[in-house]
Amino acid sequence: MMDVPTIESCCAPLAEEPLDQADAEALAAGFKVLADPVRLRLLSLVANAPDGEICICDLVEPVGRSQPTVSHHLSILVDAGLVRREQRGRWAWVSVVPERLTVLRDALAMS
Amino acid sequence: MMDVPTIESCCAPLAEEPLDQADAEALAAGFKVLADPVRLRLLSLVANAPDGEICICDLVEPVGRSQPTVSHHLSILVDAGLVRREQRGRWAWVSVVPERLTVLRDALAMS
DNA sequence: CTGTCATATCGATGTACGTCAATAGGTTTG
DNA sequence: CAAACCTATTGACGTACATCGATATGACAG
Repeated sequence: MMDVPTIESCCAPLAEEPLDQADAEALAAGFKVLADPVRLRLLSLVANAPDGEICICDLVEPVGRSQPTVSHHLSILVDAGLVRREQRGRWAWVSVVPERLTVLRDALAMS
Repeated sequence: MMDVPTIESCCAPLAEEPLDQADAEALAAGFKVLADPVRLRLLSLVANAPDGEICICDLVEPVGRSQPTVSHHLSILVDAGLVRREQRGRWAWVSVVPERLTVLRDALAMS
């Protein structure tokens, strides 16, 4: 849980000190995950779920993409640690991991 | 100043309401600009410049990419409105536009 | 055990983009 | 004007990735 190419707690704010190569790559990987409209919509749908979690089966239709495509994007969100996935019988439920978003958010702080 | 495919003041925070298609695309475009390590390093170099601005000529060597590549990435940052570019005789100076970063930052706020 | 449903994986396809060498455009200095 | 310099543009190349149809996996119901 420390050797993943994901962000744990990365980087001083952009304006605080120049990013080195490694930090820049970690951050860029994080933003790349957010750099897709389908993933952003999925993320916002999950974030707005009544109980903080939502069945994947209720995500396919709202985003207007095929089921394999939605599955693919959810995998990326999960691998990035932005979303948690829990299997419950036949269905899978997902919820947001807010701390990961916060890491990216904090990196954008100016001054 | 309202029809650019860039973010002016976009989108309630992710957790506040589901993103519609248009907002999701605008946001994704913004994050795509940040989804490259070279651009992030450029941004942090500019943000850390002594007087808030820096000559492009002083950016090529630190990021370790060719001059055309640096020029290309700077264009993308400028087009996205994240960076301001001012020509001064033979040199070009760049500075950060913090408001644009703030728009992206605010979209990531969780409840 | 058979069928139905939710989800993941595979394979294929088109497009976007990061990168550089070569070159062009423009500015300053001598 | 000529030489030196900073920056942008062009063209080419390889790779990454979003997308879908087809199919596999796995769980539950009858």
